Amino acid sequence: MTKPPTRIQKRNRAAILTAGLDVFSQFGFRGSTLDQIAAAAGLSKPNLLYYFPSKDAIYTALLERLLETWLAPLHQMDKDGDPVAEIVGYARRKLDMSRDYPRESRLFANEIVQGAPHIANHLSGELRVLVEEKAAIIKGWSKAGQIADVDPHHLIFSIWALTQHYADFDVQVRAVLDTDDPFAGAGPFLDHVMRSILRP
Amino acid sequence: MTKPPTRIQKRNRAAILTAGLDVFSQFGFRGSTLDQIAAAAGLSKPNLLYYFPSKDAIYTALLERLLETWLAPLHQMDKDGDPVAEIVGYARRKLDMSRDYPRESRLFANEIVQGAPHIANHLSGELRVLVEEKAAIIKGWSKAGQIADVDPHHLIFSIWALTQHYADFDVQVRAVLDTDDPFAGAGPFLDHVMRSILRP
DNA sequence: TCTTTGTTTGACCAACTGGTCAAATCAACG
DNA sequence: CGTTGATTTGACCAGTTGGTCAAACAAAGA
Repeated sequence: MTKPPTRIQKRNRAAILTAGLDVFSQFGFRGSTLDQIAAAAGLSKPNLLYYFPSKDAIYTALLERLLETWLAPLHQMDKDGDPVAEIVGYARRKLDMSRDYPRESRLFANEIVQGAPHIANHLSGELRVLVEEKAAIIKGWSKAGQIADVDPHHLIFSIWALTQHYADFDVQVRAVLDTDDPFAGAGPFLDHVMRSILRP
Repeated sequence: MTKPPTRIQKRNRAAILTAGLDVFSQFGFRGSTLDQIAAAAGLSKPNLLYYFPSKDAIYTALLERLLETWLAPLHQMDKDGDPVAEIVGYARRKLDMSRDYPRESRLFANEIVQGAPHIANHLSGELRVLVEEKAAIIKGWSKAGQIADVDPHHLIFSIWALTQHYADFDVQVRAVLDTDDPFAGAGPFLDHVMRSILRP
């Protein structure tokens, strides 16, 4: 018997989630306050709690909505495609996500570094299953001699690490680099890395 | 006219720093409380503040003491050594640090992900200078044809990313992997990656 | 218009936080 | 032992935090 959300509900819920993404990705869960989020969303704190029952609820809503977006690039990896192209393509899409959704990346980074207290079950659930499936595909390519014999799990980790690094450690990258666009150099480099390690 | 620290001072300061490392690396700066740290150090909160003037002081003391340890592996890279061996060796040492000092790695990760508010100056100072120096060496090796023509900055980033990933995203790695020791597979994989991308 | 339902807010609260302070306790040395 | 300085603590404080609530306010249909 849940009623359909009104226009105002849609607008305010969206505003809160956007504000939450901004704040949580910058300060982590405990480092963020409801006042900050409310201010960023242009609402009063009680009004914010009219739409979400608690701080935790906003945070987990964000994380769960994000998980699918985050796994999409890996889902796309096609066992019937060209092995190198599929893997390089995945890495490429992941790098694009770091460029286009750095806040989302940092939100995840914050959560995982601190032990993933809110999404531990998703990690050993959906994520694990998906990785297992794709790792098997990669293993098959290796055995068929289409790519080098690399450990598929560590290959996937390396793609995560190499791409998310640019979003998660953005300040460090920018402190070291002169460029105002670190991704300009990151793209070709990532391409080189992936092709090199996959060459049979 | 600063007096030498007593036995008790040494012990308690060390205990506080260890406790601080434990707590800060798990919850970040804002997510950690003095009570937590005091409890972990086996001291009362006022006693803790007898040795350090503030929460901030403990945190920055930790970070600065850590920075040198953290940069040591890169310092060791020798321009007169064998190029591939030097770079692979650096990556190896960095991976060892992630294995042996995961809390330190996470402390840094927490700080950097949240914009490095406490050590921004160190990043654009010491770190930047060191990276610049080593990048020049790597560039030289590339030009001499001793290694492939890779962007030295992104090469260094890739080593940071690939090694720290195992410490910083430990829960994720363990959720996906079956092994109880992710580093067992990480070592050989990292070796393969580095040698592949450096092959001229 | 009235009424019902959805929305917003000011005032408030209890728990927690970083930090202070005076007084108590301890250690060491003459 | 007594004294001096180092160490420890209970009580306390002001500011912040997540969250509540009744009352005020808007929207919209009858």
